[in-house]
Amino acid sequence: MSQTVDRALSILPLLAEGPANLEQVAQRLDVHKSTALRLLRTLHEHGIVHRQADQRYRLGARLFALAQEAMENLDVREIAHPHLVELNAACGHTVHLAVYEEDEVLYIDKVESRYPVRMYSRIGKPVALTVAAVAKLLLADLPEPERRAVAERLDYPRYTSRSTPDAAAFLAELATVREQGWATDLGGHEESINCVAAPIRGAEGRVVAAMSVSAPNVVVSADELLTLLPRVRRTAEAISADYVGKPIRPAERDTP
Amino acid sequence: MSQTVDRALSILPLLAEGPANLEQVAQRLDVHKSTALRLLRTLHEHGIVHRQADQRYRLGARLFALAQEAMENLDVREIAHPHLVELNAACGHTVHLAVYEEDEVLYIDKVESRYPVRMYSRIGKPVALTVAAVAKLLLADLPEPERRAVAERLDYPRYTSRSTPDAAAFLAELATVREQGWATDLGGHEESINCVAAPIRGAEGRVVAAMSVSAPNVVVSADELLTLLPRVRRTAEAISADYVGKPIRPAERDTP
DNA sequence: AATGCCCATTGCAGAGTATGCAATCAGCAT
DNA sequence: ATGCTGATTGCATACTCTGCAATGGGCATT
Repeated sequence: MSQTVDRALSILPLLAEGPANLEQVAQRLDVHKSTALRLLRTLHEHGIVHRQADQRYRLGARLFALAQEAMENLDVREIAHPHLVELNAACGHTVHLAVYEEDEVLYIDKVESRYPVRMYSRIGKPVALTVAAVAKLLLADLPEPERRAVAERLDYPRYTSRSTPDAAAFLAELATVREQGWATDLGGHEESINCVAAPIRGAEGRVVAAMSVSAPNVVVSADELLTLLPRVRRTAEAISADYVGKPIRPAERDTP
Repeated sequence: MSQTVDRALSILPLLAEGPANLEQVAQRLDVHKSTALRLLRTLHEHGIVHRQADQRYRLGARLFALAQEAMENLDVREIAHPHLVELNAACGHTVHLAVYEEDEVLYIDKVESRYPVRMYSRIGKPVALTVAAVAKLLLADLPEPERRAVAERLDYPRYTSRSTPDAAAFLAELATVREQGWATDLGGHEESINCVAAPIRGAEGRVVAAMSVSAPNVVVSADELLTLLPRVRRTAEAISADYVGKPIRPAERDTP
């Protein structure tokens, strides 16, 4: 809609790949160097990009700070956190909280396992949509046409032999998940890691987030992990109750 | 430098505070609503902002993903990580890695303590500049005039009775730190938490990052933590050696 | 030390884009 | 139904951005 801003923003994913110099940026944007320079300067003034010693540009600190601040302000996260901690205290495994947003599912909170062998994941990291238990729950709740559309345009990487192979299988899985109100990922992403997940519902029953417990085979078998399901579901329901109960809207900020 | 981009970027910190509607954004930017709308639309198209059910805007998923990707691509982080893990395995405490960038110090990696009582921190979170051990190391290495300038313009919040009180004290502390090549924070940020930190140096001896080990009093006393100093310094030196040895510059991307 | 190359940077005039206005539309509460 | 609040659109104007070409700075080579 706005050409200038559009161009400026296009620089970001480009720099996310790694540092780049002025000419590289100009070429990738298909604009004159002087144009790219002005855009980069503006981004720089805002701390969004950083200029390193060799004059190349990369993404800047403020971007991290922004992402961080925004994450900390998410209502669900704040409400869910104590419940996640409690669940972790009870079972000891890694607990995740995730939300869906325009074709991406991402972890917004995490409580680390107390066991030495842990699952690798990181807050803010986009989740493997086609296999993750939390992704299934979040996508299963989309309105039918959109769900189908998303399923069609996804890739189905074969992380393991048990990864969801294609759109048809995925839609079928989503139907099941939607029906039963919980989901699992049994070695579909990492051969040796299993997850069980449950949905967190907002006011009108829409799934606003999903939480999961993950553990590697070497710690507990899939069967053992499944025995935690009732507990996970109860936690998710408790969070849902809190969430609809007090949609803490921290006093509308008004402008003087 | 570019008005339009400047305005668009000014929206981000505003939204980081929490969701806002069109009018609020327009007012804060001091532009017409239609202008704000177009800017928000552009940001939206790029996934930088997200529009929630109540039509208000907030920061979007792509922002998190970008911050994440950028972080993962930092050379130092990649090189340092295995060393941090090793140190954590040896001592069990929380290990942090931090860098300085334009008036901010932020954690770019972390290995969690194995003890149940842990320090709160989060990757990407800006660090308390005036007290954190890693911040002291990073700031101590700035060229004299800049170091002074930064010290002067900082605030000196009294987190605890042992927080650095003012610019003079801070500059003195930085001189010491610079001299001795390591730093501590003994209850200067959180009364009950101590840290010891060591610098990671790049090619010309410049401090490019800093790492620290942190532990609460209830786990180990400050004195006990200090016994880890040689080990921390050795780890930092090992990372430095790796870093100058192979400044992995992942093959310049060229544009077709 | 001098030269040449590469890349960043700047001034400027033209072109195109962003802006603000005012009107319209949509949703919600009265 | 009616009136409010807030989002959205079309359009002419003015201003901002753009690309060019020239300048400048840093670095390696001779």
